[in-house]
Amino acid sequence: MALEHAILVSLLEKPGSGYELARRFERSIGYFWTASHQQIYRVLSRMEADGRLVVREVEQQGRPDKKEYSVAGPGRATLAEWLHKPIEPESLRHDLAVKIRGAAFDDPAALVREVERHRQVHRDRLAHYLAGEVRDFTGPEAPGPPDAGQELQHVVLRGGIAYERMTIAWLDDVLDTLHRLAGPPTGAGV
Amino acid sequence: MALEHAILVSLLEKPGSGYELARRFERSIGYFWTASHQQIYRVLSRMEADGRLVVREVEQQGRPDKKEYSVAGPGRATLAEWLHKPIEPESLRHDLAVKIRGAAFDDPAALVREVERHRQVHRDRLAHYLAGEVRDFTGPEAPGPPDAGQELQHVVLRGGIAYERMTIAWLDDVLDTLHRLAGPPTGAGV
DNA sequence: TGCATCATGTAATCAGTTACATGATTTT
DNA sequence: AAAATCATGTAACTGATTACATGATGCA
Repeated sequence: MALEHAILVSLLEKPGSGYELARRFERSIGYFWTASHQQIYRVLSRMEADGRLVVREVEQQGRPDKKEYSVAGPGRATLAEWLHKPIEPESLRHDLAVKIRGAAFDDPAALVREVERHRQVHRDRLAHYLAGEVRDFTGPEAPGPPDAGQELQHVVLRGGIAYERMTIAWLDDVLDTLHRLAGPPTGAGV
Repeated sequence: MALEHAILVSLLEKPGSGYELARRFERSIGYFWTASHQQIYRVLSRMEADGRLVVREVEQQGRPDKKEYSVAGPGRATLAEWLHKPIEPESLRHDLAVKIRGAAFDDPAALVREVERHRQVHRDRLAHYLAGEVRDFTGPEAPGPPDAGQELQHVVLRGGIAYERMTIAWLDDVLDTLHRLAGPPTGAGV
């Protein structure tokens, strides 16, 4: 279960509550791993019961108290073990590609809107990642001499940027193809 | 549940047995959706009980009989409904990225082997996709005038190719980063 | 007064993986 | 004789999603 490992990495980078983790899974670490708050709370309880996390009640002013989790020894051991064990290269689960192939049995032109919507989402994500890159790594405000953690976070972010760029270019290709299919309804005969 | 939809698309492209579907999910449609045979048999039974698929017993020589499934009216309706409904742009689940960030709390150099292994898998997949592209779409042996189905299958395959190329380039970037972190242990001072 | 944000959870369901199980035919 | 391929399934478990549920604070 990689959610456990993602939580361990995130809590090692910075301790936090379930709520804060859910926020991080919407940005930062969420670029390459997603989880809902329900899932996060369940896993946090289990790992705390296990002794892999420790919890500290933090009182706050003007806000409800929170439970701040951090990684305990056995948690670090879980992570180290996983890091040293090979994992399967992931296979894609790409709904939109299924839809595109399915469009052959429906109206391909009807997919144009949907593909455009997806392209816009990826454009937005790209802009968001690029802004984050400048803020955290390449801009003048970025924290000075990068350590290993910084370098590794940066290379993962570059992966997200490359992924979004590739996806946008591919969706352009898909749109061209859909337009070609809808465009010239008459044959190419002389 | 997109597995249902992927099965419908695949059976519309060509009727087949659970076993044959499992084979297809290892190639072709499996480039962007994976499923185990256990899962496939379960979903096929359900959809047949539902009336969304029809099954035909086919006797074979020299091989066990098989059940050939094809899409019935209600199955087509399920697919059409899904095609017209917007879906969420998918978010990544990228274990290797979690590992890379986790390496900050372990030995980054220990990840080099793992990343190289993943890169090799992606190189192999790319070669496989490119061979398929020539065989089915761009080569002299490719079926002549492409119809809509062909064009759509091709654009999806181009997406797979773009994904693999992007991933290989990114893994090169990751390896550079890991080497830089391990390579010069002494500071950059004058 | 109502809405957004912060904060935490339970219950039910659905999807996916792993392990187990069988048996025929074909190739080495 | 053994291994690979063809062919189909069940059972148990784990992971993920969806729906439901509560309650405080701060702002407009």
